[in-house]
Amino acid sequence: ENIFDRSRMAPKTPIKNEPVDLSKQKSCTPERNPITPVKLIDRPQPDPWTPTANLKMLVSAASPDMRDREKKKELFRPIENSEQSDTPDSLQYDMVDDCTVDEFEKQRPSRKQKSLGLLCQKFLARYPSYPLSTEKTTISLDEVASILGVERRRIYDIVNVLESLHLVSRVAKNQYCWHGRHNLSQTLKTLQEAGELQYGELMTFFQHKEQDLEYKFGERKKETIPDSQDRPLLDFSEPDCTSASANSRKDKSLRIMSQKFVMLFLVSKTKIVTLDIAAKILIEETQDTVDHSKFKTKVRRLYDIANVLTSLGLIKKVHVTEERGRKPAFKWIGPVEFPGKTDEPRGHSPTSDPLPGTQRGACVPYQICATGKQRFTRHASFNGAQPCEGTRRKVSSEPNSPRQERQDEYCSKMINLAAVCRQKIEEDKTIFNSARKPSITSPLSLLPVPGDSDFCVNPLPQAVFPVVQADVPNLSLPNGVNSQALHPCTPAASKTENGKPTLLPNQPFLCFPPSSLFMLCGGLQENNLRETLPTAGDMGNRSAEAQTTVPPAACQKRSSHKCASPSAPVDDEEPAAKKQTMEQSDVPLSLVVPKKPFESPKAESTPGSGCTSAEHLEDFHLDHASPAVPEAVHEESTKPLDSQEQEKWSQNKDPDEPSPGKEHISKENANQPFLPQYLFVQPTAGLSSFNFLLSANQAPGAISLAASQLPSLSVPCVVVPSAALASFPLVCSPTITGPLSPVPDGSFSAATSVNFSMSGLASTTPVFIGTTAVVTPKVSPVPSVDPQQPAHPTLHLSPVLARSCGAVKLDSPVCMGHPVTLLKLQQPSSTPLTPKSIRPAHHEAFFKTPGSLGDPVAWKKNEGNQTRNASSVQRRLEISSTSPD
DNA sequence: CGATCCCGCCACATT
DNA sequence: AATGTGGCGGGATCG
Repeated sequence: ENIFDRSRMAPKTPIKNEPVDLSKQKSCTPERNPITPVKLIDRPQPDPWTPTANLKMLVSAASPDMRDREKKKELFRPIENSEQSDTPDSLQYDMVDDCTVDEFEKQRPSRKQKSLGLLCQKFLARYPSYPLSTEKTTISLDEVASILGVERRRIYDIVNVLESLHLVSRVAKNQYCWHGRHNLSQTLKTLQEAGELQYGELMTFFQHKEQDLEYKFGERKKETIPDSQDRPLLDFSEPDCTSASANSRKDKSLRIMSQKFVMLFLVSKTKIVTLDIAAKILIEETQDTVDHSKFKTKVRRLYDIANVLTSLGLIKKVHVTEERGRKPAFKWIGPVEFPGKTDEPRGHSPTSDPLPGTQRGACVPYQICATGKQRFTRHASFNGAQPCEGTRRKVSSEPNSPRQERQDEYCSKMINLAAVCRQKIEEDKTIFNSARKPSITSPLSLLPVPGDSDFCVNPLPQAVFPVVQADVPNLSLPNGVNSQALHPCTPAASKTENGKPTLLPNQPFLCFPPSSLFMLCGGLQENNLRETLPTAGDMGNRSAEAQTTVPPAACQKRSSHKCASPSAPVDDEEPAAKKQTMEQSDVPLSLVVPKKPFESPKAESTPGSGCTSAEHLEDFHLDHASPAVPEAVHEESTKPLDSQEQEKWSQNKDPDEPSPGKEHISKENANQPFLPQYLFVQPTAGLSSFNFLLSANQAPGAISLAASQLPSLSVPCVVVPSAALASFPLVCSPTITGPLSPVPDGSFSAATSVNFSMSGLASTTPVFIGTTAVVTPKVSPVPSVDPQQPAHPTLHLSPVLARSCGAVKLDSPVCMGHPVTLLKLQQPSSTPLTPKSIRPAHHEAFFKTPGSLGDPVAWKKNEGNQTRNASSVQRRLEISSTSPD
């Protein structure tokens, strides 16, 4: 209250304090009057003064009392004067209105006045943004808390976030050192790099940054310390200050969350991150489902963090309107480029270094082979990844088991990510519109898991798709995978948007080593799509690769049409250029995808251009709403060629999609939904070991369209964590012809899923995904155009994939291979447990904190129940720290 | 009614 | 044991 009063006194600041303003303010003025504190102290009634106390008082007190007090306060106010001139709205009101008690009452308590954001501003106002190096500013939590008139607990909330950005560091109990923003850029850079590496692709896709981060952390620690404990927090350790070591214990989830949250922004193309997505990402746990409560808690925490970041002027609240409605989101308004940085990717940058070492081999760095997407961030990440590998290797050697665990985690994470991705995708669609360039892009990417050499993608020569189980693995893997795969991929990827990644070209399929995880993202590159179709050329590659069968046709179309539907034809023509463009756009994947794309607009607008999507997309954003119809129309128009096929696809849609097979419906769905829907098969599902996501949406032609449009969204992902699983190799054939066949949606999906599961069972059996679309037997009909190769028969998945791909947009060629990421997991026990069963074990490991490792119990503490639930974050942390394996 | 998010209990960590 | 930290989520307020 005092504060308020003061403010009131003050004068003036306009009432509202929006965060933005605040931020500005804060930086400027350092502290206000020092005096205040004293006064505070002096204050006659300590109790009352405390916010809480006051509130209570107010509440309890009858109105009369209240009034009196208020009056008093007023008196005080002037005296005290707040440090900050700004006053909260209410204050002003009070000023004006004062008179009425009631008003006062109301106002005072106003929640807004007590908001963490406001408090943070006040806090920040006390210290110079860029303190002289010479001066060391120490912050006493108690003092600040009393000065600001809040409980200490609140100060912790602020300080923890600031600490995550290295604006302050803890020097001792109750003592923090103020560093100011001198290192902010460095910190952000570090976070960005870390984010890219880790999330990198994923992120791009969807952001699953978090995982990566953790890993990173872990890695670092490992390097330095064996894991354990330390927490890494760090992260980043930034140079500066602080101690880095300091961290102690727990990871402070708030700090980590804060960092991760920031990373998401930095990695995001659009710089916009919706709360729900962030929350999902942050929730390790798996799955989506997971607790709803947990999700809520995460969101709450994110609000806390967001308020502080807002006060720092790094983000601002925005709303993304999606189909569903508008979602709360935050946009990064802080620095985007950091001096120097950028560099490359490879990681090697400082940041990278740290990362690499550690954990999972970093797990992650997933390398991507992906295709198109590659370009984006990935490049960097890519590179980075490799490096990481090196480091990883080291690590890997050691700890397999641990790794395994990690892998497991990864799996779970992947799953989560997948879920997140889906959502994101969806969101993206809706969301911004922003889809801008970036979004489009992402075709698929692969992330190989680091582990060791893991995955490789090799191109199989052909297509053989045989699903041969046993055989397959051999084949594909053989190559050397990583290096080869990766490298090639990259280039390839880059080249083609379409991409297919390297793999494709030669190889129709990608083989994954057993136990690997994959994420496939279908990029939707327009190009690809287009390419695919018509051009055979570009697309051709893929298709060719695949040998696919498939050329052309339908699949491509679909994809194309989505993206470019309008332009589709054109696309063909243009392919290269566009592709390039696409690529660019791609690059930036952002978490948030703009979904928008929708459709139609583009079509028209871009006549030839086709996909141009990015741009167009932006324009359209909105559209969700409108979209459907128009889109449909467009599509049709555009489609014509494909349309039939497409339609088929649409029909096929995945089960996920509700829609029955109708084209229209599907389309519609597609539109909005573009989202890539994925089919997620968790291990738990019973599938033996696979988890994967397929984009359902895509499948349908309609969808595909949409997908195409939305580049980003479209990407289908397939995750196969199998860490547990041990061995499933996957092969993807880029081309998918299959879709063509008019399989019922449900059927498809079902089939697909089934297939997978089957494969899973086989554990050993490799799965192939052929670029070329494989037609599923079921599908067989593929009447369509392509002759496709039947190769796939074996793999069911392929069909699915194919669809997705197709849907996705053919870019997919990419889909097939490129996009896919592999993560290797080594699993010690290859036992094929059910996924679920498996997980648990792993999880434990993961979760366990270093210290606790031994005891699972620890986790339990609070709630046995939760155990799982227990903050995933923590787990992550633990994991990272532990790394260890 | 959903979005925000304050408040403070309480567990865990540190002293 | 006292005190510092900070996870967490009930439930109030906002819009």
